[in-house]
Amino acid sequence: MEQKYNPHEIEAKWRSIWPKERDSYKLQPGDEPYYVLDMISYPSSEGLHMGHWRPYTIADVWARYNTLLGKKVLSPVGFDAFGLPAENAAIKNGRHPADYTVQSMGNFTRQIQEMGKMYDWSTLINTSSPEYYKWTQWIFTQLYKNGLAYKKAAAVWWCPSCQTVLANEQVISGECERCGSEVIRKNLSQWFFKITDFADDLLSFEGLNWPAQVKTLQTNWIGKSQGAEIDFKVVNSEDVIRVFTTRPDTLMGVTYIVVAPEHTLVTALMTDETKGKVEAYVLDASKKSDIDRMADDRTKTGVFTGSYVIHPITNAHIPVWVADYVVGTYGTGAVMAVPAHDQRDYEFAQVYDLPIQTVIEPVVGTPQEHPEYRQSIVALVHDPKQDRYLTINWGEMGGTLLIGGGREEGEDPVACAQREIEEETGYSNVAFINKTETIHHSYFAHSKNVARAIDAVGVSFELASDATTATRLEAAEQGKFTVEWLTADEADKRIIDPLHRCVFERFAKGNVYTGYGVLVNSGEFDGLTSEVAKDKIVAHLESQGRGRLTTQYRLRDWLISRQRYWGAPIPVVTCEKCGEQVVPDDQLPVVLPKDVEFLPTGGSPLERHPSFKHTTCPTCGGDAIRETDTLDTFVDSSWYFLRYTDPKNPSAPFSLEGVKAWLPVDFYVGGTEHSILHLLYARFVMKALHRLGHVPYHEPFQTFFGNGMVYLNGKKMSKSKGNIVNPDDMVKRYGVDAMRGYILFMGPADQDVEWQENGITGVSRFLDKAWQSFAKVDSSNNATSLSPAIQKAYQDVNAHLQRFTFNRCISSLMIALNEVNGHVNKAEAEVLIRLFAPFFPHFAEEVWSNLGHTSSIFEATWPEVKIEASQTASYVVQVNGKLRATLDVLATAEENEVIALASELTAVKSHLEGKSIEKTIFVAGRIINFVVR
RNA sequence: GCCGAGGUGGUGGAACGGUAUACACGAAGGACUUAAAAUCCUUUGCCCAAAAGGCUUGCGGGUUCGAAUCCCGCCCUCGGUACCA
Repeated sequence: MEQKYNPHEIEAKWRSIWPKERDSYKLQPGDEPYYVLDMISYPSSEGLHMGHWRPYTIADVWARYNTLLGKKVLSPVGFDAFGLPAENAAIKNGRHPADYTVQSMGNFTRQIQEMGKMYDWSTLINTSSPEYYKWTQWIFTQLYKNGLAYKKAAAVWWCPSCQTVLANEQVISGECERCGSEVIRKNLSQWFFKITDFADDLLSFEGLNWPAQVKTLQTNWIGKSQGAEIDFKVVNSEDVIRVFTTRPDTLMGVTYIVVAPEHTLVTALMTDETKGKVEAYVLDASKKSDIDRMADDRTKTGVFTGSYVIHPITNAHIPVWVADYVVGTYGTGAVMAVPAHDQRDYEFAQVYDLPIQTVIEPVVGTPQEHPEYRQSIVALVHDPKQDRYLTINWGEMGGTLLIGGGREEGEDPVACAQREIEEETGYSNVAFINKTETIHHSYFAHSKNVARAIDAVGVSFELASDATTATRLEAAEQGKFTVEWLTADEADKRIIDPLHRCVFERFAKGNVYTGYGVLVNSGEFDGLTSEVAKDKIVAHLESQGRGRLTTQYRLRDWLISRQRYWGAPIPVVTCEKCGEQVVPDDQLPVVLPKDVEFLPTGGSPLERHPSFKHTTCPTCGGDAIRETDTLDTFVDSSWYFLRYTDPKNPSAPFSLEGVKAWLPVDFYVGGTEHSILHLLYARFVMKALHRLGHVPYHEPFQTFFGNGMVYLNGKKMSKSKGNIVNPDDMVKRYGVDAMRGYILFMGPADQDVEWQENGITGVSRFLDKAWQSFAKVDSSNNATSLSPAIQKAYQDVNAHLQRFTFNRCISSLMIALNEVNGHVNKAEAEVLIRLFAPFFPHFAEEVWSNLGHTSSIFEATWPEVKIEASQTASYVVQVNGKLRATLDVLATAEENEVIALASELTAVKSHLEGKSIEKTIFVAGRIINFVVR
């Protein structure tokens, strides 16, 4: 059967044999369900590109691997055919979106099937079909009925090219996520989903195996910040200006108040004298685009309103200014300005010559110079290895610290840390601030004090699953470090507090001091540390009803309405008598009519379709008007993974049993560019459905694998840049398996890679050589022993699969093939080819068949190989850490024997002569290091 | 500015604190061939004629018997974010 490897023939053959539809979402008793998913894509006529191939290949490898492990794998497929991208492409091609997407889906289907993906086409869904969007609309009505969908007038982003509003998440650096046009602000009445209701829930990634980077991105996007609201009563008026601040400890340093130009009180605040100037300023600000406001030149501008407010503690009169450095949409749209301790306020004060009042003084110096502030140091950590003492300053870290793991069951971690620290240090006034439930990775990273302390002692943090934590805990358990608490006197003698060094640096750079410290010029609060002062000042205000603790988020509600045609109609009807109401379930779907003048003109196209717009009221039967906006396509894709578990169900969006069995998705693959779009929306919808009792879980994706992008000439591949590599051409030349192999071999799957055309020849040659080796297998040879090379390949491929280092899987297979040098016995071939199978499915299937098997290799099981211990051990021999020789000995050799042999090696001996051996490092089976002098 | 990821040969990239440069591409030389392609063999981090030896993971320090890896201080590249109080 010696013949040349002909990938095209083999691949076409197996694709015609493999079943396309398998109903794999239907579970049988005893099945172990495993859900592998890649992100639903919108079908474009341009076809598949590298952006599809990479995640698709990764997901397919994982699906096939898990199939071989004996799991029942669901690997579904569908198209997100609704939405702007599809509609824009249709318009460009002069077609109706419905026809255009049907054609594109046909092309896509053919191309995907040519990839040899293990998709189950019986799951096929199309978000633009009434059978699907009926349930997208149903989800809207469910959220509406529970107060999670609402319409309101707001300043929203508008894309002048796409002629529609956009969600905040869809504006990338001031440009439309789809077309790249500069967006502008408009005041419009729009529909929103109340994602802010879930802000805190979305901050927790507990139990999820997600890349830290994506978690950080989402955490920053949500932007939680804790502080206080403080009310400033306007002089000679009943009006109150409410400000938000994270620094209530600086209240005594407030020298003016700033409101945003959009603030509702601006008109009331201006006086006859200032009216002209203020109105001109506000008008000017409204004309300024956000792009201008984002420009580099940030010279602060503003104008005095003519009004004053009363300071809630001193009763002093404080001037109120309008300035556009305060944004109207965050917090309360007003700030208390503390120019002494805030960079922006300082700059503004400089421009308009406003008073600057210092109220915080940093603690400069060492603790022994300032014993009175010792309360702000919460932990002293001793690292015996380096004999150094570290402090942890709670104010810097904002999180939960578990000291030594002595937490009793159910005990609050903060309380525990406080108790332990107080017990251990004898410090009585330990100050805690920012008591958040968990430490997020970002907090952890920018607190150098804490990071240092953890490294030194392995203090356990309550972090979401994070590899570095495990390593550190391990170190602590192995007793590499101990925690030693000093008395204050002992510590004072030896400690240098890193925080204080940091303070010096800030001053050296000439910045405004924005850190924590001790209050001065603050009357009754003088001498308190920032941490303590915050609590006391807020408590004081609260007792008078002038302030309270509060939390702000950067996250805004999700704007879901679009003034475009190609989307699910928002299922709302407004009747003069009965008011606004959602369409009842039995009248869903609200069908999107086809005969619509859909070219974007700024208004909703459905508005111009009288028989759609004018309808009857579901309640009273009278005349009523339909909502003519359509839903953002991200709504369609925020629940599709649920539909796959029961894709044809006509009476429900999904079945509870299906969701219970399959969700959360075990392995989800896609580009990290969706970190704060799709991935955040999908989590929100899942949490909302969970709150309403429709699903038993609140997270959709257990493991998310974010694949990197493929670049060409240093830039993301895109048609407009003209730097596209067409996968089809590669497949035509080298075959699908070579293409898959190369996609994986290029580099780590989670990192961006630069496309190198030549690289694929290496994989192609490898397959060719492998083919020759398998073809030579002597099937009459009954030997069962497996060569060390095959054993190693088995070990390595397994290890690399666990770590998702697919590039190393391929190189391990290459190494094995080089090692066996064209000769494998039948037993070895049967193991090796199954290791090939997830990566090179067609190739493996053909070889498997040639080896005499009548059923598919994917009905076989992943091999189990017993690893035999090696007979010999190979030592590296060093002198003073420099490599001098290698030494092969029997694995059973004793330590002193090996050392004796090593010291006699000529290459070693010459470096030992005339010197005395101070120490000999011996690591069994690995290394010998002679330390000489 | 802030947050995150990264910096290793000519290139893509390997390396639980333990032989740095695996695997592959490319290049050079050779074999086969009338010739080319394909294939096979050899060489391929730098210095030195070779050997011996020395140097080398962005830069500078440190810890360690031993550092690409850990710590401290910098520089550069790429992503995210942006007057968020």
